[in-house]
Amino acid sequence: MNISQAAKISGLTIKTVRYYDNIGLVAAYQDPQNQYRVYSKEDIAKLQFIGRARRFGFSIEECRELLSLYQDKNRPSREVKELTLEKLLKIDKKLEELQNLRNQLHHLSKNCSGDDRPECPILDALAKENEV
Amino acid sequence: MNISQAAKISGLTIKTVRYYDNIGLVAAYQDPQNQYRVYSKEDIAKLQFIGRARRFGFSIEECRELLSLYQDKNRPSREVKELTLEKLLKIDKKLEELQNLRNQLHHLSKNCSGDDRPECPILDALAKENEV
DNA sequence: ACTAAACCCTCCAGCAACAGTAAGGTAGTG
DNA sequence: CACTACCTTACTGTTGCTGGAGGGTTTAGT
Repeated sequence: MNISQAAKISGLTIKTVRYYDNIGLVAAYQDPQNQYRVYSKEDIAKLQFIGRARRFGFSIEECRELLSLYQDKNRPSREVKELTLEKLLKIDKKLEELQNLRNQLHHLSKNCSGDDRPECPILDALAKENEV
Repeated sequence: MNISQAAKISGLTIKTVRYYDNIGLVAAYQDPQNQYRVYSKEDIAKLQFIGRARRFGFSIEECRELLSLYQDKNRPSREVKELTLEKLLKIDKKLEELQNLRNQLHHLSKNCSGDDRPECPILDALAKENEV
């Protein structure tokens, strides 16, 4: 599979995929004849996984860690589990915070629905939140 | 309120707060005597709001848009509502995707719990997902 | 009144994670 | 055999900060 197909399926750009190869995050096999990168199914899976993680603020290095969980067979199982749980906790925190943001915006869209442009009270509400 | 207090309460770094002032996102009043920035309660509220939005991949320009929703009194209410709903949709998509990522990792942590380091099937699972 | 710590400022350099563009090689099609 | 659609490296540009130098200000202690 060439790079454009890999990019399309994984939902990343060609540039990004090439970048991930350069930094050794998802290293592609390179055809010695024409220097073209070749991607396997497993590579695509990794790219997709990374795409998801990246979209939620996990750094490249964290992605590298996450991937290594499933590749390094010599790693003790306990360590793997710990790291995974740690990331899970992080995700749960993100979920909660995102829900908060959603509620805030939702509340706003309800209160600011008229045509007369009433005062939107979000900043006041936030200011009050600070005092709590 | 000086910049270090503003940073602490809003959960941002001093550098970041200063940066937001520089680009005119949250412009602080500046004491003409000593050039110190002074932050009001409303400024803090904005900083907090931006902090949340930024943590979920909204760009600075989007944050600027969101803030302007509540400040530009001349903006027609319909336009405000549209923009808000658009952002809400984006957040909902993020929520769903984040939940997916969570499930994937959770599933993994369950299946990889022993001491014997069984094969963790996440990459296989992802590869299968591709075929769907 | 003096000094040291703990603030604040501006300005400039650098980093992460890409995106854009130039300059050029390659593969399949009429 | 030209044309189009790929691919390559290499270098520069962008966003959203972060760190550090160099220097002024405020506060707390002696």
